Parts: sequence; C-alpha cells; structure tokens
Amino acid sequence: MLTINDASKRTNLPVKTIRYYDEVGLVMATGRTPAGYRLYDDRSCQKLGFVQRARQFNFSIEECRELLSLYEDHGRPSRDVKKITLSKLTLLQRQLDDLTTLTLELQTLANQCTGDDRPDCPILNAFSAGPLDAEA
Amino acid sequence: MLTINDASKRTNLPVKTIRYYDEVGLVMATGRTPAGYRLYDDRSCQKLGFVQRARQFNFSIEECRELLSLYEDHGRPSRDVKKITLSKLTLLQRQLDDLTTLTLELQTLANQCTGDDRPDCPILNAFSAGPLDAEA
DNA sequence: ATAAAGCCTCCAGTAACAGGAGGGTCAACC
DNA sequence: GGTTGACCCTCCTGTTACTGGAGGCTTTAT
Repeated sequence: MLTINDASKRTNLPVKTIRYYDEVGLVMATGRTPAGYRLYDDRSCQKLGFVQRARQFNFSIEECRELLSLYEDHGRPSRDVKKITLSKLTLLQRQLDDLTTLTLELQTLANQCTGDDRPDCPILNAFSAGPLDAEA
Repeated sequence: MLTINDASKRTNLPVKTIRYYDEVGLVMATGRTPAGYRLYDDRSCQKLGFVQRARQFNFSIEECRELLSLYEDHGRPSRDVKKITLSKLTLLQRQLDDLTTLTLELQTLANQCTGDDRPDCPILNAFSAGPLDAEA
C-alpha cells in the first residue's frame, strides 16, 4: 500500500490532483489509515496513469470516467470505446481548423505591420474595422 | 445613445457579456439614465466590436485591455502592437503543434481499433500501458 | 390599468485544478 | 522524552470569461 506521495511519484501526477480525483470519485483511494491517510495500491496507480494519459488526449474528467468504466468492464465491446474516441477526434479536428485559421490570419496581420514608430498599424485597423479577409 | 440591448444587437455580443465588460472596466458604458440603465454610443460600440474580434483571436481580457489602450492612444507606435501580436503567435503555434500531435496519435489508435463486439481495444490498451509511439 | 419586455444588482456555477491556512501524524535523532 | 522536519488532512479561495437565474424596478404598448 502506497501513500499519496508514493502514488504521486509513481504516476507523476501532483498530489493535489490525485486528491482531487479522489474527491470527485474518478479514482478513489483504495483505503485509509486509522489516521485518515489515503492509501493506493497497484491497481489504483494504474488507473491514475490511465486517467493521466486520457487527459493528455484532451478527454474531460467526465469522459475519463466513462472510459474508465469501459476499461474496468472486462467484457465491453471495443465499439463503444471507438465511438467515444471518434467523436472526440471530430472535436479535435474542429479545434485544429479554428486554430489554424486564427494563426494564419494573425500571421498575415503581423506581416503587414511595419512594427516601427509610426502609429499606423494594420493589426489595430483590422480589429477596428471588422472581419477580415486574410489575403496578402 | 443606445441601450445595452441595442448595443448587443449592433455588436452581436450577448447583453450579459457587455455588462461583464463594463463590470471589469474593459469597455465601460458611456453613461447611465436616471434609472440606472447603461448607455452606449457609437464609439463604445466600436470598442466592443474591437474587443470581440480580438477575443476571436484568442487574446485574453487583459491582453484586450492592453491592445485597447494602444488603440485608444492615437500616437502609439505600431511596434508595441506587433510585439504583443508576435508573442501571441508563438503561443498559438505551440498550441497548434500540441493539438496536431494529439490528433495524430488518437487517429492512429482509432484506426487500430476494430470497433466491433470484441473487448480487445488498442485505445484502452494504449491508455493503460503507458506513453505510446504513434507508429502505424 | 396592466401586461410584456427590458433593465438593474447580486449570487451561484462552470473545468480542473493550484495555493495556502491551520492543524494532526509519523519517523528519526539527541 | 522532546523536538525537528516531512508528510498528511480538510477547508477556503482564486483562476478565466463568462452564463443562468432570482428578485425587483422601469419603460413601453395596449
């Protein structure tokens, strides 16, 4: 049985975060010492690692909860997991597109800006004028 | 002089948001009626539009405040604006890279998953096992 | 006169924690 | 046996940029 600190070292998750996951019931401590210290075993550490990686994939806590229950359920069909993953991918793709557009537009503006002492600035003008077409 | 509702219609910003911008002192109402209703003029509407577009470019409220003061200051050098914009671009670029990596990895996993009734699922396995190499 | 629409302020909630206060616990060392 | 230091606990606040709602005026239209 590991203390929360040991679990933290093993998973590279901050102690605060592990405590938070326990609090919201995502990955609960296996038990408590008489003094109330949280205890974690190998299995719960594994779950913490699972959540950590899923979080890195931008899955929300609630989505992690869902994935975790699928993960725990030994007989779950992989179809369910794939469905969640694909819908997540769609979201990611949209975010990616938006961010790309944004970056390009801003890049265009920065290129047009002389960046000297003169007060005329295409960036501010664009913000002021309205939606821009990111041409040349 | 426009009511907050009129300003909302003109800028397409929600009334709540305009009130919020007033509250935090980003774009304050031009004045108030005797009854305490917020009033906005053309200039403040223009500023609201400015903020709206800057927000679409992922500038935070604080950054908007800075840009706005530059925008208000008629003699500001465009250098200042460009500097803020470029540092913002750096951040955006990093976000973009992270998101791209993420999407690719998840895509790989989804491709490997049969998505049928069988419980074996590469996605869960990857989450469970540890950091993955996103090779086909 | 009254009803609907619009306005106000204040409070709570969102996501996923991080930071800190105040206080108990544990192992080691002198 | 006392004390230091590391570790643990709970509870509270703060973060970002709003959104939703309660309770209660004001204005406009009928």
